[in-house]
Amino acid sequence: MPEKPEVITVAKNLKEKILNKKITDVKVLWDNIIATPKGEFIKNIKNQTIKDITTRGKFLVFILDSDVLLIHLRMEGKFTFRKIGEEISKHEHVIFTLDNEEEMRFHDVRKFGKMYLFKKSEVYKVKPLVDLGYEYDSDLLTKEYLFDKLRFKKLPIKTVLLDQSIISGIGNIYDDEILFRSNISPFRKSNEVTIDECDKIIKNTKITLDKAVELGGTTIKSFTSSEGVHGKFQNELLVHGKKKELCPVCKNPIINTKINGRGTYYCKNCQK
DNA sequence: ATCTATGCCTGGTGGC
DNA sequence: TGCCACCAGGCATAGA
Repeated sequence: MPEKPEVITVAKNLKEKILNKKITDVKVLWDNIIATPKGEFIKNIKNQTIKDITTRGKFLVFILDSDVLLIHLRMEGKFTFRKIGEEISKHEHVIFTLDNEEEMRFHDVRKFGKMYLFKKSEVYKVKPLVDLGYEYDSDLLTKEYLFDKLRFKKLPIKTVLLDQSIISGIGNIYDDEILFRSNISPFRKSNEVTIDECDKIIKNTKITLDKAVELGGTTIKSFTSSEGVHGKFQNELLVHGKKKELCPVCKNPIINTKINGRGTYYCKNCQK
């Protein structure tokens, strides 16, 4: 499941491949992926050039001539590149024809991905971007900010760190890693997290995500940034996915449990 | 305002 | 071996 480091990696790879290419056509093979009215999406995107590719939260942000294309990969979204007319696989749902005789195809087994098209002037003023909290590396993300957001919430800290309106970009994997590195139990009620612990969470978020970005993200099951490209952060994971393994610090067994429906890994001894 | 339940999806898994 | 019910999981939405 692509989180911020994977989305950044995808954006970098796409930028090398398709910057300044023009989208000459688009075919939508699965309507639910397009969150903007389909006819409007297709009509408006045609003949716009890709001027830049960046990210906001877990969204890929394609800056076009007059519009901005947002793509959320959700669980398994990825891009494949094929020559025009090559056979379309059953998991390729949106086909962007580029002016270099190539097609950029959105491949998504679960069909959970979402795309939006907005005018540049409004994209940051409306949903979904308007609801996003600070980026993990923003100077505005302070311990006071986080503490204030947690104060009245009774949900477990694990759940609240997944709330994109507080810090944007953390998903289920890095959530577990951040809490392990911060020695905080994922079950801890958010309103019982201290300001010093907020400081730890923010610092460990920056350390963990920066390192993951440097290593090109985490490649497990569903994430490859583009064909043949693999991240290396999976080698740095300390607890997530470590079923039946021992804590790298204290050697007690890592617990695999479920918190508000999310698979969760932690060390009962190290995290309080 | 906060929180829970549901729907969206399909490949993989586990039970028999 | 084959069938099938069940599950993961980010996020929007509706309802409590």
